[in-house]
Amino acid sequence: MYVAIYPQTPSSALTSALLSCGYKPVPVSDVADAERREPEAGWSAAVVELGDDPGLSIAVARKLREDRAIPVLVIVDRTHTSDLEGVSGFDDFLLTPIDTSELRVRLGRLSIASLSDEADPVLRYRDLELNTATYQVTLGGDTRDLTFMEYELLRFFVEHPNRVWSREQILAKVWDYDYFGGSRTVDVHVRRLRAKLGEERSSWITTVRSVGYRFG
Amino acid sequence: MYVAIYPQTPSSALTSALLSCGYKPVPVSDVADAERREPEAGWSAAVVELGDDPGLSIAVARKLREDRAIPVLVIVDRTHTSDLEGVSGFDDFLLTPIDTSELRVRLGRLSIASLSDEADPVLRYRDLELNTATYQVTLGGDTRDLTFMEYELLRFFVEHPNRVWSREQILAKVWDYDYFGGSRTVDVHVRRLRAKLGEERSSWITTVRSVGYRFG
DNA sequence: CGCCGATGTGAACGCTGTGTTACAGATTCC
DNA sequence: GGAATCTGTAACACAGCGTTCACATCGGCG
Repeated sequence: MYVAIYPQTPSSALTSALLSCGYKPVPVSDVADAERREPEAGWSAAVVELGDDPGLSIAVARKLREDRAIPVLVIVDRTHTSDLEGVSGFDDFLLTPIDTSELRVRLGRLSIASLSDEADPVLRYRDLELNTATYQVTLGGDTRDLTFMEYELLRFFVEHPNRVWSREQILAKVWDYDYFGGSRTVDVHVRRLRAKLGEERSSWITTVRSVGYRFG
Repeated sequence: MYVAIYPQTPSSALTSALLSCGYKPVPVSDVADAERREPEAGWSAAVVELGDDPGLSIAVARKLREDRAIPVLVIVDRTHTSDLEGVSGFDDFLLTPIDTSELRVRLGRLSIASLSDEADPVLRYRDLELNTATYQVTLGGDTRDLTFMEYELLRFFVEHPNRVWSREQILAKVWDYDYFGGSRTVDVHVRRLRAKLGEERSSWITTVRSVGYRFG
């Protein structure tokens, strides 16, 4: 039961509370660090303390949650609760001073939620299967070799079907939030994806002229 | 912003905290009662206090959540937090004594979650449906292919029906504020739109001579 | 009834957006 | 260190679409 903690210098109250709940806290310096230190069994959750730079902490929380699919619990000082109003990017929060029983229950709820998500690591659309655990793709039973970017793009589409996404949105979600590439990049990858999907299924990705692309 | 409260005799602390957060608390005696008293705009959330009979309260919470799709916040005494361990059937919980800021944030998160689920991206007018998420148009169930500008114009009309718009206003709103094209452009697009709406429905767009057009 | 401005209609032109290909830098693998 | 693969960008061609024009039709008004 490993829990990633950000920032790297957690309060001792948090550390001891986690230990007494049966979790092993592992401080991480950023998202990439969390990826490197990820234990075999994966993170049960991530705990992010909102300190001097709430904006940065929330950004880290959001990346952990959305890119790495790690449930995030935010710790916030009771006098700064309103910092969280209208803010998204985390799954739950806890006020200081930390109540150990409350921490136990909240972390337990998060872990269960993430476990039930992991239950089936296979994304499906018609006869397409995307195994997010092995990064393999099968199409009507036949395996297809996709490159990393092709896979990421296809996963995005399968996870968010039946609506139009602009090139900018796709760049932000599939590439990176602060990626500044030309939007034609998306076109080319869509074309490569269509080619690998085959003539029959290439129409799964519809071009919506002067708007973007739609899957499904 | 109505909130259903169970059981029917809430603590005064809870009631006043809800009021100061801008919610209107409505005590309900059971699930059927919650259904009867449901306001026009629907429940923002339900708040369930865990009192003498936690099992019953949790059962009510689960029914509200699963059958009525109302987000449920459970209030539990700080000395009985462990009652919640491993228990499901609610969306979030809050410990007593109630911290008003915390209540505001937790209720806000619940309401947003339920709103984003309900958010309907479909504009309707009679048997016309404009799906703003997929950029698809259906007319009596049949999908119609509209070009980008046709779609934008139709959306403008559906969003602003029952009043006359001059060609200049339409150009400014649908094209661009600083667009300086001939106003006949609007005529042509209106014509194409009428053609695609079909003979029957083409009269939805009325020409108001020497003024402009009206939809609906 | 006849004139004139406003609008409907159809066609043509030119531009923007997209598909497609090619290529160069980056990265990985031997 | 070289080969092979992956990825981003540029260039080109084409199709779709928006705009404009020309002409037909309508509707009000004297």
